[in-house]
Amino acid sequence: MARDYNFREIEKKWHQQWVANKTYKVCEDENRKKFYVLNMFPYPSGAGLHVGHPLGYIASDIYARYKRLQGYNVLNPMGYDAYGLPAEQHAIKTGQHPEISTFQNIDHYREQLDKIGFCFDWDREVRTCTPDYYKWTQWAFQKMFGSFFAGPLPTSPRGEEPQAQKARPISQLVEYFEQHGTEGLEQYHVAQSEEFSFTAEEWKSWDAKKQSEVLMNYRLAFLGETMVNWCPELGTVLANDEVVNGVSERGGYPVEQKKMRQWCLRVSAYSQRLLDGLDTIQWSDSIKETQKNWIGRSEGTEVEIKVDESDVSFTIFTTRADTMFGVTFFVLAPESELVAQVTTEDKKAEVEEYIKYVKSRTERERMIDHTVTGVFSGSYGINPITGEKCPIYISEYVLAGYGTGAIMAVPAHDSRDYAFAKHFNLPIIPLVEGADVSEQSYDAKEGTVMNSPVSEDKSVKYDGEALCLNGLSIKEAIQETKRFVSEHKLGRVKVNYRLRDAIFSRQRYWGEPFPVYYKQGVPTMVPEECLPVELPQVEKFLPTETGEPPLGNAQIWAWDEQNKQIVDKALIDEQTIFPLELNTMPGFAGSSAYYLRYMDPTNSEALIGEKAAEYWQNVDLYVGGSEHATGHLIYSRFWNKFLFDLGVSKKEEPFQKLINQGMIQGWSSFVFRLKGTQTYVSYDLLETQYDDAAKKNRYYYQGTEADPIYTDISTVKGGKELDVDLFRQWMPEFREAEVVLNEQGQYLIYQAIEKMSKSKYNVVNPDDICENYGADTLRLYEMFLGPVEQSKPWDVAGIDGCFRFLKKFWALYWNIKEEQLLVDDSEPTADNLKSLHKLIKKVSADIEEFSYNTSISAFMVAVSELASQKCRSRAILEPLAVLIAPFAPHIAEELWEAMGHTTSVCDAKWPEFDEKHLVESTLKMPVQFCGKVKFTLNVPADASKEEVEQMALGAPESAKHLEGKQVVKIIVVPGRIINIVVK
RNA sequence: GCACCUGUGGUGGAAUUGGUAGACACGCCAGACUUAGGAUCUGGUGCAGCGAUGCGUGUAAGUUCGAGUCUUAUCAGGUGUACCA
Repeated sequence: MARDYNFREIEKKWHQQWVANKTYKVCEDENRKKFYVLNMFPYPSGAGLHVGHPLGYIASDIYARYKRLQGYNVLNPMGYDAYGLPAEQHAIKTGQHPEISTFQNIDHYREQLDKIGFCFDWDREVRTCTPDYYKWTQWAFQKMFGSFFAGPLPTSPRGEEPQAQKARPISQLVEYFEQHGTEGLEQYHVAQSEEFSFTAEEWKSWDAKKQSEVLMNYRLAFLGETMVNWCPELGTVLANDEVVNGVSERGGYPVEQKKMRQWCLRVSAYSQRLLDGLDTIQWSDSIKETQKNWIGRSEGTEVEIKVDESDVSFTIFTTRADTMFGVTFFVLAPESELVAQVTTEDKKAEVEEYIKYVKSRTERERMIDHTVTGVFSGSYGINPITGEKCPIYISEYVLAGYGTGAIMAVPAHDSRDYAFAKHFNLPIIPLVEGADVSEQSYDAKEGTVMNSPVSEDKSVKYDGEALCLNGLSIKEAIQETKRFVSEHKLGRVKVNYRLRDAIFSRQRYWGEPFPVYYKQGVPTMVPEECLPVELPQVEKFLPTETGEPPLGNAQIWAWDEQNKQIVDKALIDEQTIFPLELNTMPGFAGSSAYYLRYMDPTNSEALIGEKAAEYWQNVDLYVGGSEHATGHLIYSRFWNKFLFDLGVSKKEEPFQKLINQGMIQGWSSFVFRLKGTQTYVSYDLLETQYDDAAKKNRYYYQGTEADPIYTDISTVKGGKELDVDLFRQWMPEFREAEVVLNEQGQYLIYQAIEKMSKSKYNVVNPDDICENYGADTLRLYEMFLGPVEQSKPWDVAGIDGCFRFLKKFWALYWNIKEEQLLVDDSEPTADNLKSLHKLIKKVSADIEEFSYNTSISAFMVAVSELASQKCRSRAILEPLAVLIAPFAPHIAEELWEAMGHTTSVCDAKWPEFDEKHLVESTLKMPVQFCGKVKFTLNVPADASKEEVEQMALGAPESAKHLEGKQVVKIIVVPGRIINIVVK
């Protein structure tokens, strides 16, 4: 066999060996410490894997292999997030069942992944769309349905800490209701949609349906009438994180607000724990910050406001309790139920008109257009602090979803209130000394309070005490007001969170069905032992003609309560056979606990067995994109905390350390077509104008506008020029394309760096690289490109460097011409050992810090050093092969075997670093006087710091620098530098 | 608007965390071997200058014997989020 670096043969051979020997199979092993490495599992899209996907996989694969070499028992699984919209839309278009296209895509992904040489234990693969997997998604949902969130109730088991806010079986709450109704419930901080008040007698008098409705108010998975993001184009609701800039994340369709009855998860109950947990995990600051913002904790005060000449009162929420004396009006959100109650007869028409106007505006319009709108309700609210009557307005700038949907307006110190007051000519009372509010409000929380009250009679006395804040700082004033308000029962201190409950229903086919049926209208869980409720077959994947979700098309979709099975819905009798839920679960349902399932993927008795859960605990290293910061990474943490409360998950946080790999962007290429023609003009011939209104460039050729059109990256040659023939062949619509070339006879394209996406035709897949250079080169190159966490455009320039390095690496072991292994048993020289140990030190440290690009540089240096030393010693070359194994596993295995080993290099031992090999007998140290290098001194390696100082001062070269000067101090940086500071 | 991150050669990026800025790679230049090279090998390559030398980490100040690194201001780019009271 020719002893060239034949990566094709080597990689094929080792792929087969790994499969045959089950090299990457992992089992629990009490004798070894565990390490759990996880990648965010991919959605198997039709476009296949692109070069961006493997970036994170390679990074974690290197880490996993490194940990294994260090003796850890490493779990490194992979699976597929298989439910998703693209498969469903493909099904709608073609009529093909989404499972077919999904499984085809999965096969394609697997093929591509296998080429890159990952150490995944494929026996643990999960797919979210298989019944044995989604059984546990449904199970978790049922557990959430059966739980509420609170501190320990009198009906809870004893021995818990009073501050333990956690999920509890709903039976505890039912028992409480039976004994006390809602009396005294508030002290246990029960998470709820709205505050209810009833007695034990009332509770007991209600029928099952009424009780069920009441319990919905507390369940962690509940049916709620909520404002949802409805996307008419997709025919489904979307979660907040699936809506970007007022349009759907997928497809970019408009989204409107609509009130619907939907399954929801009470994520908000966990707000504080989600916030606190951030301090216990090693995630990047930016992701933590993003999550903090998303949770949006704000401490404030709720104050009860009575409406004048009416029994109605409402509650406002403010973080600026110190500004109570500056209130000049109140504002309600247009969606608020209070609007109808406070509107007076004479204003009714106007208010209705305004509400109609607000409803006509989309979320998007409201976001872009901040012009002041609003209407007076006709009523006045009484400020409990000043006793003054202030008009109540209705305006869209107050959001129904945050706080109480009602605010007190302090125009002097809030810019939105200020704009409103100016527009409606309402008074503005400044409350901070020196604040000028003639032009704009003073929003800062700094300064000394005044005008609070203006005069003594402007402050209402409660139990003989009137509030006075004058002279206090704003912070003190907030505290003082909080005290006053709560002591005199005018309101209470309240913490608000921006985090919303997650809407959990989707009007789609391709998702987990809910294990729920409606027994005389009461949502009822399918018994646990009957799970999973499998996704039914349907003829059509679109909503039904009556507007039901796609599952409305399923014929065999009713629950027979007696026989515990799914039956034809024609049999529904509302006595024993009931309709099943037609919605399905959203994408994040299946991805929220998949990391737990990997621990014990075939367990049919439980989500995870106790033993596996105890052994693997949680994910030590999680690698994935930062785009999931407010989606998956919040839902997963919520889901895991819930399972932790149940005792299923053993750690409160699912992902101990998180690395966000950067995005690999693609070079999108554009050609320019003149409007209404088939003529395409070279980019350099165009005139560019910036269109302010549309916020984009417009292009003109001899007065005619030209539209930029994506062209496939494969039609571009040399990075800038269009291959016109390829372009014409690429798509039928371009076959007749006429081109206008520049003077050099070229057609230049315009390039932009964008996210890699099939629709942008800028996708580069890793297959070609694997084919031309091999997987090891691809792995090295993707890591060499730069820091893992940084986004960067894909660029193949430079890949040759990595390929050359592997060839050199190979040539270190093999004499290519004579087909002879060069490794022998000779003693390593000091230089050999130094090169090796320098490398061990560098690579070990770099892997821990995910600084793979610099470790590859270190390899390049070490290999060229060893090559010039003509090193052949087994004592050097064996550990060297182990060192490269995490990065380039195929070549490492091949060399390892060639050196006579019969076991995989994966089971070798990571070489140990020994400092002594780095120390030279004499060190060359530059001597500086106040910074500048003056000369170099040879110093014995074992000299003490004092000896070095003496030598430096005593050297003949020092004399002229020291003449007439005083030595201030001497800085010796061991092995590097001597710095003598003189005056 | 607010928050966070990033600014270093022609390019991707290093810099032992305050100690010789530009490792390593790409690219480029020169040379060697070649019929040839988009193969391989050797040497060079921050900028200005023939040179000694000078200047250099977005910009401007500051701390320090010493700053790419710390502080403040400012500019530019990116990401997230937004009538959140």
